[in-house]
Amino acid sequence: MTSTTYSDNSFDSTLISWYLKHKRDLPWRETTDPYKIWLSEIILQQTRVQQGLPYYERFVAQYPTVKDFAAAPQDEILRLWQGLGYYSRARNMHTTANHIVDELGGTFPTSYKELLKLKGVGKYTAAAIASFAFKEKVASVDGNVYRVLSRVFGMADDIASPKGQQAFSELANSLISEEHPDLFNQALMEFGAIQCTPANPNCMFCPFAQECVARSNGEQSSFPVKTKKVKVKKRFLHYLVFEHKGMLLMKQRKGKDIWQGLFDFYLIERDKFLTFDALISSLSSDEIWGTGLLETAMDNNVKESPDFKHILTHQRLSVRFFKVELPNAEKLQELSNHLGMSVLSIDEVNDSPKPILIENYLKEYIY
DNA sequence: AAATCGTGGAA
DNA sequence: TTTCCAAGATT
Repeated sequence: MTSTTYSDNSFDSTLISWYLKHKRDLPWRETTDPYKIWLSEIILQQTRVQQGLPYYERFVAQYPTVKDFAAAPQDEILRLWQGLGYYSRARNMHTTANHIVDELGGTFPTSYKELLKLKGVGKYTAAAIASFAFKEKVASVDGNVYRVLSRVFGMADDIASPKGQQAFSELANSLISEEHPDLFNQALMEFGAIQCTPANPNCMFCPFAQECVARSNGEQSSFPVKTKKVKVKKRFLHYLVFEHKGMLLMKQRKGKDIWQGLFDFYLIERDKFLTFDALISSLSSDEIWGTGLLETAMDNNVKESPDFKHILTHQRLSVRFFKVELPNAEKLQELSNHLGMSVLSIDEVNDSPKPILIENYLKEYIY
């Protein structure tokens, strides 16, 4: 185990001095409103500042208080969230906002321990809110912190394991500033974000260069240690886009698969790409809808899109769209009933939360 | 404990 | 192209 003593408590003051000189001006650093801090922290989970910033601005403008957030329809929140990914964050936020309004009198919990009970709020986020909004002395340990501490102190613990995470948490909490835990947490993350970066860290002007274990061995790129590897699953999706005069058939995704709560089209998944005819022939009995509809599809204008590739962290999607133009509104309604889908106008489609893949298809071939 | 859950940017 | 991964949480 690496010694966590850092010559007379100078780590925190050195770090904070660096921070005050180099920090970026970010809107969530201008407030101590726990609602806005919560909002920013959830948005920034696994998300770069540059990507999350415009979303934060839009959410604050649309929902100035947790009460406004709670009162909003979930679809509206998901639509605002569209493009950020990890949509459970938005769903959990809605649940938590309503919990705070209905059960906690509209007031956020004020301690790390209580914040941790909120849905979607884990150790990192609870510590961030507790320190930024309430000055609680608890270290927020994110990916930046793992990187900085592992390098400076030569911590080789695997950050993918709970045991390793605990070790880093203990180290961070041993270093945290007594007077300014909020600044300390901000500073450690900011240091990792713009100075002690994953690739090409700026060791030339690093205030910890002299004592950095990783640098002394020239092994900055070996830290932090992470063993976990994600295996990528390949999937082949075929979408049937039933359309008539600008009206589209869509369905809100449910269950445990990707994109829960978002809208897409009639989906047929196979273990490989199929042509339209082969696809129709492959339909099983429970996939076959009302009589005559297959023929309708076959007989009418079917426009096949070029193939789309869509990459998720753990899935590689190959996607093919077939736009089926139906002859009249009655057919569309009939299909809607059989498939349990909704008939949406272009405006309604636009207002519905959708995966980026679907949005890209719509922009290119429908709108 | 290991899998799952998005998207976009950079090396 | 491939790979990594970014202010993680949940199951």
